[in-house]
Amino acid sequence: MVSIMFEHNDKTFPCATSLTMSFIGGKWKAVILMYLISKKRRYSELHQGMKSISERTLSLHLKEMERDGLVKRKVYSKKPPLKVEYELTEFGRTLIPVLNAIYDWGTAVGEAENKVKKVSI
Amino acid sequence: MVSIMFEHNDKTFPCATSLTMSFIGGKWKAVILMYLISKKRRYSELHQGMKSISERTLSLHLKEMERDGLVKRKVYSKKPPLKVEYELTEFGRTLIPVLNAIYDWGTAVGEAENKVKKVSI
DNA sequence: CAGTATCCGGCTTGATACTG
DNA sequence: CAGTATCAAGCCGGATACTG
Repeated sequence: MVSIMFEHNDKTFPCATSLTMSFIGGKWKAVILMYLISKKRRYSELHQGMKSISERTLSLHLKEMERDGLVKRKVYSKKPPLKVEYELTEFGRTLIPVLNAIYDWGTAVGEAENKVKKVSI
Repeated sequence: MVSIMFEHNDKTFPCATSLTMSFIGGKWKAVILMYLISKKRRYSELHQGMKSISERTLSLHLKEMERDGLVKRKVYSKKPPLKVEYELTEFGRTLIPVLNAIYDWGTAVGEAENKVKKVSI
């Protein structure tokens, strides 16, 4: 019998589903990618948008997704204050249908089950 | 200014995307759900299908998804050997488009980037 | 058969302070 | 501004043995 396995970053995944989850899984990656669908954004924009993410975590995820080829990092100045922008690569854009499906489902559930809560900030 | 937050299982999520990921995120949940799309399955079927999952992890995830209303557990015998089957609930079935999008993307990436490896078992 | 109990290592995330 | 360094905590997942 023959099973098909997937390899990515020296890890092995038993199916296409878990391979995808290695790209967008975890607590934050999909959220960061959602922010980048509509336009490129600066580090601080991302950080403010997702207030509850720590700088360390944001930085680590951006680097990992850059290494995975999903995100492109562009530096616009040589000396501080730096200006850096992140945007989706062409490969990263192939994830848009997946990300939209995830977002739409969450939205529908939020409305249907009264799990939405409005918080003023 | 007003932000919309989502609550689920006593946790707060800052957007629809992270709400969805709380249902299908992690290493295994989406994979288990994929197995249940086509038909109901017994515990041992699931365990064999995903060889690398531990009994403990499979058990915990099934319970959590049962509590989340995605999966239904049916017992067919009172005394050992037990027969138990798991299937998607109607609510769980609303996730199928999301799960398929995830699966399809992983499949496409596996083919496009030569990340597919065939392992005989 | 379908799990649970126990134990444990490691990965993930967070808080804070600091640097080019 | 855009991160990195450091330290710490918690959760996730795995191995194994045991139970109704």
